[in-house]
Amino acid sequence: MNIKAPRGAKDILPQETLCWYLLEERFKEMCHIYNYYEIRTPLFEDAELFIRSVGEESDVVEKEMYVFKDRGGRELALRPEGTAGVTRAYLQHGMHNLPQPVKLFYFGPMFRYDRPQAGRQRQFYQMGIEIFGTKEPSADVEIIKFTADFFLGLGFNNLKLHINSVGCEKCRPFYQEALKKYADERLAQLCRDCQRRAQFNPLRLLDCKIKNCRELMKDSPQIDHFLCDPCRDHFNEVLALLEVLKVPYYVDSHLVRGLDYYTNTAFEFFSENAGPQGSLGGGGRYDKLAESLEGPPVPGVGVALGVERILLAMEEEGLASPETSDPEGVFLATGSPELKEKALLMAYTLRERGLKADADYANRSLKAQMKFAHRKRFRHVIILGKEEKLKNVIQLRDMLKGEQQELSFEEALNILTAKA
RNA sequence: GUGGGUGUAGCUCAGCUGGUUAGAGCGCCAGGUUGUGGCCCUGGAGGCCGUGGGUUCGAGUCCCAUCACUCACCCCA
Repeated sequence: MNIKAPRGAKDILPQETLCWYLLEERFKEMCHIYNYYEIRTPLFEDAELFIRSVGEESDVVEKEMYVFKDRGGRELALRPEGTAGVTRAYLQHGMHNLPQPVKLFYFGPMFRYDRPQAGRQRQFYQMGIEIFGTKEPSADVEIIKFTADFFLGLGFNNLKLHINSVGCEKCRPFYQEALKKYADERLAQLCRDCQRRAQFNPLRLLDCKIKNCRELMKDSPQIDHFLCDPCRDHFNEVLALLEVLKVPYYVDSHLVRGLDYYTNTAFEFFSENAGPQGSLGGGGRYDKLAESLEGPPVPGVGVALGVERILLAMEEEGLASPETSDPEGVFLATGSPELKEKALLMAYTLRERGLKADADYANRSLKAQMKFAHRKRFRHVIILGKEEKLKNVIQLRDMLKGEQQELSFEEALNILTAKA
């Protein structure tokens, strides 16, 4: 076959889905405990939504977004992230008229046209939570605490929480200006990318990975000297609450986030083992997002977690216990083809009782059926042959113990349902 | 978008400096007395040697292109 899964898109095979369940269930359970409700928004949206929220000049929109026209000529885009769509839905359905705050969670695929590598695909999954309608630092902290607990629950104990404040639309421009000025004075010594960053996105100067640039930027202006009073107070309160809750953090004045809508708090959880990027998830506050979508001013804060990266890191750290399931269920094997019908009826009866059951569909030899049952990890096999048919009994074989007894089907049914 | 590595059976790989019908292990299927799995043995199926060009009497093996995978960069989860 020549057709393969498209570049950057992966099949999640049956052997892997178990690990996915683990994550999903843990996440959803925590959402329930924290009183978040699930929202499912479309995988594609009006392209304008992302341009306005994520930012026209952000890389995500500029070069990574899947945009296309549908047959009606509408400009659509596959969602590159979750917050924009959730915010759109919040506004569209007038959730600002509900008791505030509104707490939502989502889980699903996102799409970015990027070059695949470890921990990065074109279709990838994110799960995230959002709190709309409150500016309180305690909301920021709840998001962070949730995330920290989520990771702890999975067994991670060496993640690093980096946190920073990127200011607001009032104070950030001053800082960007200062940064740009600082960089301009050293422009010749900076790498090509940084020279470009100095022009278009000074905040990005802070997280260049090249040593020389880092050295040069080490003594660059710090954001905390530029924060306006409300932003500073907010940030300090977030940090104070984190201490109360004993969530370890590291103030990283070089942490910036790629999406333009962030204000105030920005944070990210890092692992050594999440691939070269290291980030398992990140988030922050976005108090101007609703307004940029022409909605009422609705503050918000949230986090997005990268499912593949978390699984990758779990694997690296030996936390993704593949946990081969114990043998379970009943396989119906027959001694001759004319008994198939009876075996199928028995299988359906077992299923009605809630037991896992299956039968042979290939008219194979008894030996082959036994082998199949073994390979497929069935705990029991019911063997129905001509002799059994005459006596109106079956053989119930325990594949684990290698023991087998002759019983009526009813008796076997009772034993099996009692065990399950 | 930029740079490095790789591309041979379902999977993991071998195939030396180009030379006859392309191999192994695992897996799959079937047998190995009488209706019964696991161990062992035997047999079988399965390969446009990523794709397209080129060099050559002859290419899995050399060259070019292309696609895909992979690693890193930009950027992000």
